[in-house]
Amino acid sequence: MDDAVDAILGQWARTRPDVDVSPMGVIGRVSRASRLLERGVKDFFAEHGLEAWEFDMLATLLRSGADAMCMKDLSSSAMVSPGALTNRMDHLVRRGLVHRWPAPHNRRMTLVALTDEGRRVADEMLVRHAANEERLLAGLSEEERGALAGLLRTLLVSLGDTTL
Amino acid sequence: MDDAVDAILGQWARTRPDVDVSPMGVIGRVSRASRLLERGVKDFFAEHGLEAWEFDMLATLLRSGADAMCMKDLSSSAMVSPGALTNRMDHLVRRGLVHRWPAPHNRRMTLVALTDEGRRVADEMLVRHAANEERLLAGLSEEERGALAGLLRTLLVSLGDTTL
DNA sequence: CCCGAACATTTCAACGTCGAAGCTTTGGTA
DNA sequence: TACCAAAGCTTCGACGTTGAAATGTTCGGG
Repeated sequence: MDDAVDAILGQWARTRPDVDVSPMGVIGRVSRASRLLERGVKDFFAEHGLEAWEFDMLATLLRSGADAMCMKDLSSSAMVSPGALTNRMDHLVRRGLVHRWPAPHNRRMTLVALTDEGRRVADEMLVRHAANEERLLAGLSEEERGALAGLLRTLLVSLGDTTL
Repeated sequence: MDDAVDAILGQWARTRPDVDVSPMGVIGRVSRASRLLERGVKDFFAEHGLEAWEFDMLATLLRSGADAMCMKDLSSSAMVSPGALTNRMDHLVRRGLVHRWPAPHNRRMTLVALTDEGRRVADEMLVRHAANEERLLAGLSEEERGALAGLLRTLLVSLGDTTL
């Protein structure tokens, strides 16, 4: 069965048979898969009255295991620019899901933590979110998922996505 | 060697050992790989005075093989909303890379085609772009690339990304 | 003890996207 | 012929992001 990327590669083969576009077979598919999966995740959260980025923030706080995080650590851990993070936290504070206050020992920093409500939502949605991602991967067997994760890990490491 | 996703999975294993978050090992990596590759592509085009989306549009026109395309077909072929496409074409017309005119036989439609300059830029950058993507995948062997593309195709087809 | 560099965060303007609404054209139908 | 729904494109407003400048804080060297 062909996918949409096969169609694109076929177009290139017809119009520019002299150019080797085989890398697009990999990069194009990574890009499209990311897009489709993201849509699947976003739609799922929308059904539960949550934005995907809202859960991202709650999950980042939850998985850190710490009682609170400063904005800078949150920013890098969630891969969000500092300016965007301020907006997002403003929003989550208004929704009552996180609590924000100046760090007592270093007034440069702002600390952020989940409220009881925020923790409840994060806990509950984590389980459902995992089930939804399971559903999105239903087309792959257990072995295939392992192989895919392994290949992507190799690629990511070669691109420098490590946690040194 | 661990990547950034292994670190995240490790955090979940410590804070919520009861939840099976293994699907994140796949989806998280697809997402991060897409992000890093996109960055690599964007930086490359920036070095050549081009936005990645500008090349996207030129390449879509080039690979179609047709003399011209209507906005609707361009919109779906390039995965860009109609509103955004109007903006992008305004921009490319100003840059002299594409030509736009009303369809003679059906005045609802607008046709778009590469100018000579646009075709020259697209041709030249296509070859360089392919070489850059080759470089981005340098961490994978030929066999690994094939396996990765195959697994992603399976996933994409299961998500409905076909061209029926 | 004071000054300047580095740091953490916020603010702000520019930009691009999406979805909806609006406009014009087309083709079918009575 | 007159109408009306659908198609194709553009315009518009709301929204979120980025990067840079601004604000306030801390720390080390002179």
